[in-house]
Amino acid sequence: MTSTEPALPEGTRPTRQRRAVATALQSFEDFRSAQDIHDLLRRSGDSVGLSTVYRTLQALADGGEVDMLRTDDGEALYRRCSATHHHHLVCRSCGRTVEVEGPTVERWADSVAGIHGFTDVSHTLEIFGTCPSC
Amino acid sequence: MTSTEPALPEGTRPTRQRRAVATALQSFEDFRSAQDIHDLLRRSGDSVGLSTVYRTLQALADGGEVDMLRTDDGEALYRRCSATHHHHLVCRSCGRTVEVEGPTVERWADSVAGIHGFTDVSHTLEIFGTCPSC
DNA sequence: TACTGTCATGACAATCATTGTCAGTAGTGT
DNA sequence: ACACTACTGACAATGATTGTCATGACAGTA
Repeated sequence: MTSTEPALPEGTRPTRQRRAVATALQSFEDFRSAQDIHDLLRRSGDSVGLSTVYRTLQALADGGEVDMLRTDDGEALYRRCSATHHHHLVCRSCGRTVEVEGPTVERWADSVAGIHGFTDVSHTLEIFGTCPSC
Repeated sequence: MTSTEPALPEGTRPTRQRRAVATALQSFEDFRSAQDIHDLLRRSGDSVGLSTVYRTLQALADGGEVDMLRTDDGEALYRRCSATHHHHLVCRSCGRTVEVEGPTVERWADSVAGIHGFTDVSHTLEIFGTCPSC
């Protein structure tokens, strides 16, 4: 695997902590909470303060370097992601995630919004199911 | 307008409180938080306990009588809805919401999930934009 | 190297939506 | 009227997330 680790935002300092969070994001494929990542770091010896983990994840999410989604009970989960616009197919049971693209959907969303006179359109879309191994 | 108010779940008692929540849901078109609805009821004189508001909204949401979505910061918002499967086009500025249907999208989501071997598929989709009046 | 202004960190406290508790209340059927 | 439950609501507890602020690390400069 040759995926690059999430790039730290422009104009910020590449500190040990930020690098540690970015690296940690490389170690899993599913969506994890900020607290999970904080634990992961603590266990791996690269401990980073909880506030810093939150701040870093938020910065990465704002920069489009990681994806964020919310569980049914509103908890935020993060995962590294590719740069292009995409959506997720998530296994309800094991959390395994596949990035999917859908030009059809993009067009549909824009067109529907347009019909109703909405401008500056964006959308969120997640697909859930049970993966083959579950 | 002849919309029916959200039906209370089967096997539950139609108490004053539940009726009050169901009625309150008729009084707005956008998505409101449980706390907003609690305030609304208090102001209208039909005060209902906060726990009860939460419980009732959850029951209605489980029964598909109201739609629930989450704000960026994870807060749950509720709105009465039609019975058929649909998605929302929400104004980022005023919150005005339009229910939209998209057979295309439904098919696409199922098919993409199928290709990856996922079963028991569901999805969430919201479209955001700025409405004509804003 | 020493200096300086600034950004970043992290322990801790605070916030706030949401959920749990449980004694008291109100439907429902007999 | 009675009994049996489900329902309610004041209040406490939870738990993710955010705010605070003294301390530490960086980068550029002289």
